[in-house]
Amino acid sequence: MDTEDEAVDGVFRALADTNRRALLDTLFARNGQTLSELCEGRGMSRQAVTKHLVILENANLVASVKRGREKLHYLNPAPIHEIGERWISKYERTRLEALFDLKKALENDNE
Amino acid sequence: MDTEDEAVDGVFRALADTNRRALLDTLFARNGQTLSELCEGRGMSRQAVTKHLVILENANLVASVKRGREKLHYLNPAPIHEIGERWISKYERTRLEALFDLKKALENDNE
DNA sequence: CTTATAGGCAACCAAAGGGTTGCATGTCAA
DNA sequence: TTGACATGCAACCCTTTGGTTGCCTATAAG
Repeated sequence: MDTEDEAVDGVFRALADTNRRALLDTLFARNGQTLSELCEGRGMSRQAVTKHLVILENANLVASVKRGREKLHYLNPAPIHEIGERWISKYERTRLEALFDLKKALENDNE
Repeated sequence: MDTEDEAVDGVFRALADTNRRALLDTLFARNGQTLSELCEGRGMSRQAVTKHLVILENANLVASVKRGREKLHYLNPAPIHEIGERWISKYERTRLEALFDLKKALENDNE
């Protein structure tokens, strides 16, 4: 499906940045953190972190709820699971055959 | 390890582009294709495809060998496997708990 | 009520990304 | 050897991205 592909694309793009993966790691370590908490120790402005979180939210990797004046962020592991199921596992199936092709090609190169 | 993290970063970045994932798919369908073959049907110049392949090669997702005047490209599924093993599976472990947190947070939001 | 705290919004900027075109090189085939 | 084919290299261009700063709004606390 087309929308599904776009979703996959969004997830891959979101995961392409080290800082964003670090943010996911932080939420993985402790879920439900506020924006201020998520800013701690990262060498960048609050607005930069906000932008990253927006991208993560658009990719559905993070959901947020407001509690009073603060915003709590929750990890959503579902898209990561999807990527593993629908994308990575595909390459897993023929993994050894591909490695065999590769090895053979590199050997012939040495002739 | 630091170099390992950089490798992971390179793989994620390489996978972030739809065209590059499509190239991997094409090699998945038939391994060992030439540059010209890999250009077919993609709506872009040969040089554009070359650039994408360079990125994939730098990320170790593709290896190439020269045969005469042509260059054969082989899929290397190892980095994809690594991502699955070392990164995705981590989030897999606490997946249901995270989803539970998420659900609870969203419920409280409706109060 | 006043002030400090948590966060939102918009403008701006430099660098990276994805693409193009033009030309050069190396190899196969006639 | 000459021409066609497969690829390499470099300059250039526009858009996206990741970051900044400044200011505005809303809630909590004194």
